[in-house]
Amino acid sequence: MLELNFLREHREEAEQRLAKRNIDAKALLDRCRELDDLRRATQTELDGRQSELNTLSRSVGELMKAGKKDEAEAAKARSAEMKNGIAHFKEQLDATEKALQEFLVTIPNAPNAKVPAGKTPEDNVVVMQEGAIPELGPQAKPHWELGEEYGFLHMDLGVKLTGAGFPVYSGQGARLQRALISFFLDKATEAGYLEIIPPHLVNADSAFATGQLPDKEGQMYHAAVDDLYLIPTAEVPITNLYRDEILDADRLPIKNVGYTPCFRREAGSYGAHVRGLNRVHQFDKVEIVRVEKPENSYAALEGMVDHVKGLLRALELPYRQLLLCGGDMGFASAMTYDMEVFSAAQQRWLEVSSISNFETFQSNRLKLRYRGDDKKPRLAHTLNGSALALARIVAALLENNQGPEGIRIPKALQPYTGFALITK
RNA sequence: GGAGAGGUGGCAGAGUGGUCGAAUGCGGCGGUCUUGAAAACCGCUUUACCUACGGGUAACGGGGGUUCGAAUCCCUCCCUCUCCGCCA
Repeated sequence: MLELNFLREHREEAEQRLAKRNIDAKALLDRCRELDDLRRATQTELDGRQSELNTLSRSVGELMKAGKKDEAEAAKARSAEMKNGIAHFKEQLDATEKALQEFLVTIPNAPNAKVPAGKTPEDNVVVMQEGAIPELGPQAKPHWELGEEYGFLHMDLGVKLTGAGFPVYSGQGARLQRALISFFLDKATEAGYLEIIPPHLVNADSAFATGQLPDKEGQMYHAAVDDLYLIPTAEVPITNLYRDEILDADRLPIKNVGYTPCFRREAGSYGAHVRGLNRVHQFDKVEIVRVEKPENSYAALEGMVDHVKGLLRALELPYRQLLLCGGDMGFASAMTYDMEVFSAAQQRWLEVSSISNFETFQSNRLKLRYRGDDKKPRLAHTLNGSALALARIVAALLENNQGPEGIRIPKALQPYTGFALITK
């Protein structure tokens, strides 16, 4: 949720930045202004009347004490009259605040000045690309065939247990998952991130604060009996660790990392492009989360990108970095880099990481603040990124490294897998 | 799941109808003293919103009610803790 003060006081900037989302920013801001003006006027009126009533009520007590019963009764009568007016303005204030709040949560984050204009993924900017794309030849198999052939990935068993998009791994496949998770966690820890193991279910407050609710309701699995949501990413519980906190400045930056399974309904997405591990309902992910002072947040974003690049290099995967255009960015983000790896048998780029700076968009909902040099609470900036998401990394690893003797495991991973080759 | 207790400021903990946004202690910040530090002493120390920038309004788990007036009384929801049961 954007800050009301920002929309008011930096109207021009807000309008320009929001326009990158290809939305009618002017109309949105006009509506905001209108509601906010009404809210302020109402509050001013209400406060004045409330103040009068408070004075009167106090006088009732004093008159009673002084034994002036008649005067006290008169004051009571007068205050009873005032209450109607107060109730009216109170109602109006509540309604206006509610309307304003409901309106504000529908406005997406304002893209940063560096975000390119554009409407579709076609308009995303390739920032850099690195790593040789393997030449596999026509006999190359997509990962779902490899998984079946080698016997470590069982999409069909997942269907039996749960439904489509819930993969079952076994043997070397299972071990590879665990190896990747450990490898990513170790790398993040080396880079100064604090490991967190959070709950995998969250309440509605948490889901709201990071922006999953109310708009992306259909994305999450909901355990209705207890009204809890299965997390779509560790970002949700880990960022919410700091909900309703005012941190001392010396606690920043906060650098957390967490591994969790991630659950996504992905309603309606079926077909060839989502085969195998390309898009699943449950996958494993190691997520890095940072809380930063505003002046440091963009440097932090670049630092997170560098961290992820290091992981991809270590895994010897060809990858590229995209700067998302205004039309392709997530609702809550001010600037997002996507990292994609090339999966050589499918001949396509797969998104394996999305690294975003949310500026104050999440912290405003979270009420996550820190005390600046002037000791006044200010909203912190939050960031997060996948480092990394497993299922697609596995897909690319399998496809790119297939050979006649088996599937090669990158050197950096071998201490974790305990084998150098996946064999039949 | 059953029975009971309780939710107040960073923490601990008072307050059961009227200057209570809230005693006191601890912690934190500033100062006096000191070569320095400690101790001692003094002062300050929640947040949000509105503002004619003088101030004002709101918040004691959430919501509703009673009352001229609610942290205090009533209703309701949520949460936490203790004991019992079940259990990795």
